[in-house]
Formats: sequence, structure tokens, C-alpha cells
Amino acid sequence: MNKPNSAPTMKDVAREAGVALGTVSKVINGIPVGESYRLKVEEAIKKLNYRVNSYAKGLKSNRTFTIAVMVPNLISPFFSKLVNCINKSLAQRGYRMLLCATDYDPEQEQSYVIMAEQQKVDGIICLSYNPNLQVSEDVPLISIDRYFGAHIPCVASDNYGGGALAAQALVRNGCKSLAFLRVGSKLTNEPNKRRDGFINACENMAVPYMMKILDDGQPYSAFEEFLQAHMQDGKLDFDGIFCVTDLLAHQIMGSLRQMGLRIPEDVQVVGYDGIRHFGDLDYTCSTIVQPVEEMAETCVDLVLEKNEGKTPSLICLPVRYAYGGTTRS
Amino acid sequence: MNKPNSAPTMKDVAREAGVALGTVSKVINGIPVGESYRLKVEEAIKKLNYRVNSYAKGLKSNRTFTIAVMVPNLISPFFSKLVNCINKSLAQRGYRMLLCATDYDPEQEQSYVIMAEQQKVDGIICLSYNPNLQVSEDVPLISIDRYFGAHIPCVASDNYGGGALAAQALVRNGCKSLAFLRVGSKLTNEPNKRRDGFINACENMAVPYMMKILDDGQPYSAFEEFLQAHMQDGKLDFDGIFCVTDLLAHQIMGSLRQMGLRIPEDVQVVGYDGIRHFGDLDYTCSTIVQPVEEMAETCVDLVLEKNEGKTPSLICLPVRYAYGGTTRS
DNA sequence: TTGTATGCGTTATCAT
DNA sequence: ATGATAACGCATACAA
Repeated sequence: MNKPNSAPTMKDVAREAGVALGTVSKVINGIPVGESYRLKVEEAIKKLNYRVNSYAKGLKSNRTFTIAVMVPNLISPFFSKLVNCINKSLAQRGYRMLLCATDYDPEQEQSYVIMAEQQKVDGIICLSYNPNLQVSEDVPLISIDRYFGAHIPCVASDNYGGGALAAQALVRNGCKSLAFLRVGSKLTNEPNKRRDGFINACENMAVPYMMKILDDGQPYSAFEEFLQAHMQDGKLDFDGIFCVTDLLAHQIMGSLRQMGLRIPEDVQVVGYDGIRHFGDLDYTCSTIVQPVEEMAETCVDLVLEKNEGKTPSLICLPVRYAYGGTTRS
Repeated sequence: MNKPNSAPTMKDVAREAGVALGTVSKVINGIPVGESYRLKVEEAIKKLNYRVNSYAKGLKSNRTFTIAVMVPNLISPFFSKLVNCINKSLAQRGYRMLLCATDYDPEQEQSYVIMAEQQKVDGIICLSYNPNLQVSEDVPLISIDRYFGAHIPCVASDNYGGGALAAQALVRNGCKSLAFLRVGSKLTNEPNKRRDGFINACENMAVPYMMKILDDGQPYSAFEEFLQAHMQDGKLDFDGIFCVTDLLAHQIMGSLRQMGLRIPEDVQVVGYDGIRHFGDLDYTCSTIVQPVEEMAETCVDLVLEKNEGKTPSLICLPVRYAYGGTTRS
């Protein structure tokens, strides 16, 4: 042996098979080659257990078949489901996924983008809350839920339609007066449109509504105060609540039950996201379901797309209402 | 410009700064260099917005600062929490994570290992259910929850101790007779020891117990039949149940409630894993909590470890009992 | 059709 | 201390 404990290279395969380096390369890349040569090479590959070094390959071809994915974390069920689907889509197309959990830290997000750039990944899919993320032009970037500008495609669920759908579902189930509860940043991201859609639907149906929107710093208890303030004789002013996420719905339902209210008899609750217990069991609440698989598929389609000119700048995918036990049906 | 739309290379930086290639390399890698030279190089780097190409670096140095992580999916909360923690640990040490969701498919698992090898990752952390996974010697592999043999370190929670802890918790809360419910493969993986620990504790405490273990093919309804069979006059034969996972506990609790039983008044339930609602809210049930952070940290420590000879072959990390509303305390 | 030679962007070993 | 140069493993244009 010439190279004792080092992985075999193409050169080794060529020597073993008694052919030239170029021939080995051709066999590996499926370029036609003499039958007898091909067999010899394949045998040598098997014998030496040869694997192409994808770093050398990437260096040469400037393609790495790797996509970087950035999300705040994998703790939130929605994020982890999303990443799971993206992973599947990428794998189906022979792509690998480099994963980055940023913990909502703008600095980390920025440094991950830089990392991705120097990793020479073929593209980036990111769900970022950093309003001024700097990204170089030469690596395709797809954003989820946050619109950066016309030059960066953004994939989201139909948040506006979803907000409307929530209001309609509550009214259809008999609600006479609604409330919208929201927590989150003032950032102008796509999910903000849930409110607009909700309001529009309420006005169209001529149903009264109220809203409680928590700013970044405010504690959850502000919601409990809001609820208390609207209790009269053991009943709430409203009989239907749309929470901006299933997470918030879960928390609000805890508060409602503590106040002695029954769900859905006294008050009905609709969330947003479509979170299921343990990822694939029952819904945690009646909810507007985001089309996570389709969103993932769309992101992957876009990031791998060649024709960069004519990609749309915002794609909203349809949502649907799902019964989850916290409404009448 | 010589190279129009191509990323700048070290050579470009050298030309821009008017120094030699080697000098640029040294500046980048923090090797001492003349002050004036360093400044010139740093300025050129900034001006050209130069980034090192980590594929060329990896090719040369045979280190990629990338670890491949393999789990069945990111849907199960336990897996996603685990991956989240591993991601954090790796990031802290300047490592990147290549993620692979295998969907329990042995073929996919095998092909991912091959992929990882040819990606020339620095190591692999995997949670695999493939009993005969083939892995080459030259890339460090750490296993989670599944013991492959002395040559592959395995990290797990103290499943045996956890099983015992569950029995003790139930008895401490007044249970007189217990049941152990389990679903899963006959594979001899670490979580199987939960049963052994449970049995041992029951015998030590002289508490009667029964078990219902579902084989791979059997449907969940077999559990419901089991429960029905042990109902007498609206009461169960046992007053404490240890479910092998929180997921199973969640399902069983649904069945129990449907049968009109109250939890924890009529029957107490303990699960295993420490799953929380939405990842970081309340526990889904009283449970044995796996030390996920520590497990992740340990895996990363091991996979990056240099001294390969003296790594232990099995590391069990301590678990703890947590109250989650399905026991008396 | 098969083999040869060059270069991808780095690092590291040399002379200088 | 600095600069030229040879690998690293692969793809490919070009020569045979």
C-alpha cells in the first residue's frame, strides 16, 4: 500500500483498475465508456470501497448540493414540522441540508448567512426576524413568512385569508361577538395580516369584535387582565376568540378554564398554525392549518430554480379550518 | 476586472493588497505577520468582501467542521428537542450541522451514512433503529439510545433507573397496584430497560404489577381491550400506570377518559421523556424527564473527542421525575 | 473511446 | 518574516 490509512482516491481506483484517471471520473459521472473498462472500474471501486470526496467535487464544480436552512429553533412545533418537510423535499431531490437554529438572535442569523456563503451552499431558506439581514446577491435566498423586498421571494400561508376564515368559522358556529388576541413584534411580517383578514371578515359579517394586542415587552398576564376586565356575571363579553397562534390559544384556554369558563360551551377558541399533539396526533385546538408540506415544497422549488428573473416575490398558500375540540364543530 | 462575476479568492486579495498568497493565508489563520502587511490584507479582504471557501479548505485540511446528525424525524417532540440541543452545542464550538431525517427507513439510514462519509464530515451522531448499520471505521460515530457494540459509544438516559423511578413515584403517591404499558419493536435498544427497572422496583417494594406489551404489528386498540378487560364495576384492577413514553401516556389518557375514569383521582399515569406542550410550556403528563441538554452535550463532546481509544461504550445520564398533573403530586 | 494535463482555492513546505 | 510552489481530489478540455 502506498497510502496506509487514508481514504482511497480516484487515483487509487484508476491504478487498481488499470485505467486512466479520466476514465474513472467518467464512470462515476455516468458518461459513456467502454463496457469492459466500466466493469473494471466498478469492481475496483467496490474493492477499495471508494467514495467520491464531495469537497473536491464541490471545489471543482462550484455546486455542493447543499442548502442551508435557518429557523429560530426546533422547539416550536411549527418550526420543527417545517424543517422536517423541507428536509424531506431536499432529500428527494438529492440535496443535503445544513441546519441553523438562530434563537431569534439577529447577530447569529447574520453570521449564519455568512457561514452559508462561505460554505458555498447552493442556496438558503430562512425564517428570520432580522429586519435588516445582509445577504450577498450570488446565493439564492428564500424567505418564509417575512417579506424582505421584491428581490427576495417570500413564501407564506395565506395569512389574510386565514384570519378571515377564523372569524367565519366562529360566526358559523354561533358566535355573536368576537375577540382577537395577538402577541408579537411590531415587525411588519406576513402573520400580521391575520389581523387584517379577521377584521375585514368581521366587518363584512357585521359582527362586533374587540382586540388585545401585546407589544414585545408586555407579560402574558396582560391577557388575563383583559379577560378579567371583560367578565360580567361569570360570562365574557364575547363568545368567540381568535388567537394568533395555537400556542397562544393553548395559554388562553388555560386562563379561561381557571376562570371557570367552559370551552366550547361558554366561549369558542380558534388558533392558527395547525399544531398537533406529538406532531401527528390530534389538533391542540380548533385552528387554521398552515399548508406546511406545500410551503416546504415551494421553498425548495424556488431555491433550486434556475430562471431567477421571473420568480414571484410573494407566494401565499391556501389554509384551511380544522376542528380541534375548542369550537362547536 | 479579471474575473467578472466570480467570488473573490485569496489570490485576488493578495493582488489587491500587493502581497503574496501565503501572507494572506497567514493573516486569515491568525499566524503572526508583519503589522503593516496584516493591515493591508485586512483592508483588501474588506474591500473585496472576501470569504474563505470552506470546500477548498476542507479539501486541503481534511477537516470540515461539520457533523452529520441522523434522527428518524423532527415531528416527535423528543427528537426535535434533541436536535435543537445538538445544534446549539455544535454551534458553540464552531461546528455546522448536516441534518438527516430518515423516517425509520434502514435503507435511507444507510445511504445517509454513506452520504456523510463522502461529505467528509468530521463525525456522525445518530439515533438509528437499523440493527445492522454499516459504518466505516474512519469517521467517528456516536449512537443515541441504541447500543451497537463496544466500538461505538452509545449515549442514553438512565432508562433502567427511570423505570424504577416511575414505579416509585406511583407508589409514593398511593398506588397499590401498577401496570406497565409499552409499544415498540423487539429490538434490544436501551429504552427496553425501562421495563426492567420498573419490574425490579415493583418487586423491591412488593407491589403487584401487570404488563401489556404490544408487538410491532399490533394496533393501538389492543391497549383499549386490555383496559376494558381489567375494568370491574367501573374501576380498574390497578391504580397506577407507567407508559413507556409520554406519547403513549397521552393516548392512554384519552382512552381512560373515554371510559369515564378520572386522572389522577381514579388512576394515576406516568410517562417517559419529559415532553412539554409547545416545546417549553407545561409537561403533557407526569413523567420521567430525559436530560436532553446533557445528552446532546455528551454526544458532541464524544464525537469531537480526539483520544479515541478510551471512550466509554455506554453512557447513561440521570433522569428525574416531574409532576405534570396526572399524578397526585 | 481513452488518456493526459491543467486548474479549482487552500494550506504548508520550502527557500529567500 | 515573506514569497514562491507543490500538493489536496476531482472534472474537463484537449490530445492521442
